[in-house]
Amino acid sequence: MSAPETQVEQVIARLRRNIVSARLMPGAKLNIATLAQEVGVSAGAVREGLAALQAEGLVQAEPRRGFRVAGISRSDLSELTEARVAIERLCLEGSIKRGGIDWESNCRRAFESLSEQSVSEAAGMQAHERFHHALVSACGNRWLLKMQRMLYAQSERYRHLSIRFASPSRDVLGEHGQILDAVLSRDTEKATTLLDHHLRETARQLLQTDFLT
Amino acid sequence: MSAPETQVEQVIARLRRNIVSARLMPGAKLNIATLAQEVGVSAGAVREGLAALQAEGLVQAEPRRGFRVAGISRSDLSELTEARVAIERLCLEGSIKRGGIDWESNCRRAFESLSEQSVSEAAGMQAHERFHHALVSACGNRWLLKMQRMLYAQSERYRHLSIRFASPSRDVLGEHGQILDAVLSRDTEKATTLLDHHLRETARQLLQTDFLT
DNA sequence: AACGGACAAATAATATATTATTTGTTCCGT
DNA sequence: ACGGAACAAATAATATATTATTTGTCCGTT
Repeated sequence: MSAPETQVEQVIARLRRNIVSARLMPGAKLNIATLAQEVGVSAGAVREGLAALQAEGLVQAEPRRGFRVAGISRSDLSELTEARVAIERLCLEGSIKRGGIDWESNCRRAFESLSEQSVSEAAGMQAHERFHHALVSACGNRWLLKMQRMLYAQSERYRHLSIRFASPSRDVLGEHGQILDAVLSRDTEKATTLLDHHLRETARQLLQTDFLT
Repeated sequence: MSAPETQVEQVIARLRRNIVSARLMPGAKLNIATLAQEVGVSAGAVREGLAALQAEGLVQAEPRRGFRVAGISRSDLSELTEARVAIERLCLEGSIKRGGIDWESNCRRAFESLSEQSVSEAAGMQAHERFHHALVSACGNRWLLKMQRMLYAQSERYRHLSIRFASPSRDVLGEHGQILDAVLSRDTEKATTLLDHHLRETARQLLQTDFLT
């Protein structure tokens, strides 16, 4: 009743967190024995988790050579961004069409906790994810949502990597607020345009930094 | 140099094949020990494979209760189809824009082997996948392609399931041919419209059958 | 000194053993 | 006869042990 969380899920959650937050750098070797000891589980559980993360695209396996954190590149970021723009636009359109009063208030609350984000690093990251997920969550298509989540995680990784080099020069909170306003007034065209711009602009800034070889 | 295929990859490939081809029915229990014995590998390898397939959405894990083949439903098929229409349209647009002469001939050859499909069941399935993949393969976005593959596998599962109840009453080969013609004449609008119709029509027919509860 | 091969250490991959949880069955009480 | 506790069998989950491959280092040869 309390914690039905299996060991593998722990491994996956922890590794995903560490990869997305860029505590584990791209290309870093993922030593199975070390990870097992760190998390306090068996090697088998770690391998199982790594296999799942590989399917998500956060980890790469080189046969007989073990696992590494997935690499990054400019072209990957570009493709990722365009894919995310496409998917998230679809989701947002669907959400605006189908979302009810509960969805609206959910978006509102998510934005509020985003406004008070400076509390802690981890909380801010969580609030950001919550907001973006709230926006699209009412689209009614589980497959699109699954992909949205995957792409979001990938994007976040790039964003966290860049934070180590330069903070955003834009009014990101303002952009989020604009999107929320458009969403709440059910202006699909405006909302999707703003979201597209938000995603592309973030990527554009990252592409300008030089943390990518 | 010859076969660097690891055991886990074998497990994944085999299980995916059996699930997609509907030899393993939705909801079927996946006994780890049995599978391990069948494939001739250790239980660990099987668990690792199952974890990967879970991330792909072909397998569901119930903590402490093992694994099952992912379930199906009318709503899932609908959502799946709409997601696939959206993604595959994007990919096709990109392919038509970027694809070169090599891509064209690749599509042509894939269609030819599709025409001679009646050879064997397995060969026909492979040809079908090859054709659909050839169409979108030049889109230049690895993320979209990754998703296209995922959704294609899911769709195929529904299609194979339905084959046990009724064969398609349409001229499917003709539809494929029309798509190819539109693609080769670089008529993006026509090609995407035909592809959308092709995917939706297939789903519509499946929804009419009663293999879905 | 540079290259190459052989040995040794590390570690990924696999197999087996152990433990814990679930599920099915039997048997008792009402 | 029905319901439920108690036991037993099955099996998922985990831990440990073994094997095979890779990687790094040292030494000998040219």
